[in-house]
Amino acid sequence: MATVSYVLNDKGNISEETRKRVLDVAERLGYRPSGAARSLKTRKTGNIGVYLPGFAGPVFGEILQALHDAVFPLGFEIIACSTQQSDRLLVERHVDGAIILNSFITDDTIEQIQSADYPVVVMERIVKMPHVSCVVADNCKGSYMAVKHLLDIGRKNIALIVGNPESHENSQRLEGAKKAFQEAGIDISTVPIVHGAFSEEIGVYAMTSILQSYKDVDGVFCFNDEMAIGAIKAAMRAGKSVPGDIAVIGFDDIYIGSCINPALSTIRVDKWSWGHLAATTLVDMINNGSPGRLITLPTKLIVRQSTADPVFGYSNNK
Amino acid sequence: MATVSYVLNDKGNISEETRKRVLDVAERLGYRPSGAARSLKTRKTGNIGVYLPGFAGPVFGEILQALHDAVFPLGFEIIACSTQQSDRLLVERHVDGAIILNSFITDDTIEQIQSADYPVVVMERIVKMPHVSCVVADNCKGSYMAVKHLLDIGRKNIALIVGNPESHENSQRLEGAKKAFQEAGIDISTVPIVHGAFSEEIGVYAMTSILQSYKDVDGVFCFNDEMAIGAIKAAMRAGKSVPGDIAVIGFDDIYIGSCINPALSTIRVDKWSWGHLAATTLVDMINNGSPGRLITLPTKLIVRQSTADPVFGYSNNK
DNA sequence: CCTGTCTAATTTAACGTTTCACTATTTAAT
DNA sequence: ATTAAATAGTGAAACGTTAAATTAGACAGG
Repeated sequence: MATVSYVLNDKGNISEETRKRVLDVAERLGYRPSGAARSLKTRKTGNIGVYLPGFAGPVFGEILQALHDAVFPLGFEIIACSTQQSDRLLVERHVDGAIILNSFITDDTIEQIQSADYPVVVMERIVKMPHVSCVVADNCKGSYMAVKHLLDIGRKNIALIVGNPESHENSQRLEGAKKAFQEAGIDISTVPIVHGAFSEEIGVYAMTSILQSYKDVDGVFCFNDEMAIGAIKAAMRAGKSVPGDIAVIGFDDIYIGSCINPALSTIRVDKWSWGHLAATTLVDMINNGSPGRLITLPTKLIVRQSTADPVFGYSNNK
Repeated sequence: MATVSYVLNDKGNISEETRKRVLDVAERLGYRPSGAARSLKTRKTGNIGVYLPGFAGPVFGEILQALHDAVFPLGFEIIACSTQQSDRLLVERHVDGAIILNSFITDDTIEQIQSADYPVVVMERIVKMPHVSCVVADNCKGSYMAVKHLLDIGRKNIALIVGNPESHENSQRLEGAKKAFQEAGIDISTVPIVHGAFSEEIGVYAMTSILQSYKDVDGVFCFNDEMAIGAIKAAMRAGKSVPGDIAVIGFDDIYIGSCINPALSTIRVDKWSWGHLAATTLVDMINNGSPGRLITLPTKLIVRQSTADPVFGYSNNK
């Protein structure tokens, strides 16, 4: 038994002859090691739990792909769990660590997981606990760039369509926007801020209400791309041209934003890097017991037609 | 030890008093059962392996969601694996069964998995093996409806943009289309068939070549929505109106198809039902040892603007 | 009072690996 | 020639559960 184990794991001292013999017999018998027994003994499962609010959103697919691609070659697999409540039978079994990209999961739950000695990586907010790393986009800087860009192309009356006020992302994005206004000498209290969730419908609704209440708005920064797409639709339906009358910029850089007409300007968060960083950080914590740390992911301004600056000759196609 | 086990699993005869006592101590000690040990003993993991070619596609997110939602309340979790090669360390550990929606995984591999007594559900082709169920869309009928619809709205010169020729989906869709042409008395050999893969770029390319080679084509059936979207883009870029000059219909009913302009007519495959059927079938095989069976999922014609029939007064918005 | 049934709790043997400790053999060093 | 070190292989305990078999009482029927 021991010899077989050593052969299969390339450990210990075994002659080339017996190694061959073991391998042959294993092959002939169709032997497959039991993951359960192995996990029991080694206290490793080779699984990573990923907690999302859902699979269908435009970002989650790309992130899952990045996580999987980073983790698979290292011998791990992904247990994906979508949940809108924090309470279910989370981790508790079969995983070596967890990646959380789900604001429905409370700090309390994370505390429980990490205090059971599971390393955790959180991707959408900042949590300070010993076994928890955070890999977050630089929302503040990104937001700053978005507002600055609208100002740079000469927009004077900018409105914000913000997201879920409880979310960490939202408050960071708000902070960055404020900073840009401040630097431009604009009193933040004069900026129309329409609250909403992060969905396309809310974007439609929010833009409609802006058009009614603030007739001179000529630039809108939406705190994510989905709302921005809704906002563009609403503006065009109301007979406004984008970016002619109103320039619109979003945040995240979801794929569909590049397809619509006018193509959406946005702040890019590179999903591949984000996922890879989160994954490798977690694996490092699992394998080497590294402590939690904070990693910030840079963001990048992507200028497309929805904020094309007529002055500098971007053409507004159609 | 046994008593604790019985309490935790609601089995055997235990007095209310000791049950309480056990539960209390467990709570106080923060006791968490070991999934590995439990799996070792019960030979169940509570995990289901899902094999996709990738996470990012427009269908996979919805399917994953449906699978997860169906399976989670039954006490299972999903191990998702995206792979473009068949050979990697597949199942082999930690799963009670597998769901395959990935043409990269060969019949040989499936044979191996099922012969190791893992039940398998295949979602994109038909495989006849004892432990394998197939849950497939009615591609043939759907395809038939698509062509029939183009004929019904008066299109005389229909072209096909087909997908990957090796795929089961493709051959079924081809068969259905042929049947519709046959019934209408059209010689299939006169129908332009452009080959390609299932991607948007190929759709662009295929439509461009159709416009060059077959000037009188007034209707195109693309074997999936992504190609159809590419085809519409290509047609419009070439100055054709859709559906005025060329009606276009796709297959699958991906979300984005309903957003584009003109909105894409298509054959709907309900992702929710598809996923739920696959999931419940697999769980039934796992729990009750049910044998493999074949389930066909109905498809449905969805008429939108890209095939709006001017005769019957559908308006082509702009 | 004996026997049988029922409930409650306990003992014990797995489940299939890994790994420490050990033996036996060979090779090297003095 | 003796000892030490390296190489190959084996035995057995342990990982944390479950479940079959067993024990110990309590209660009922004859």
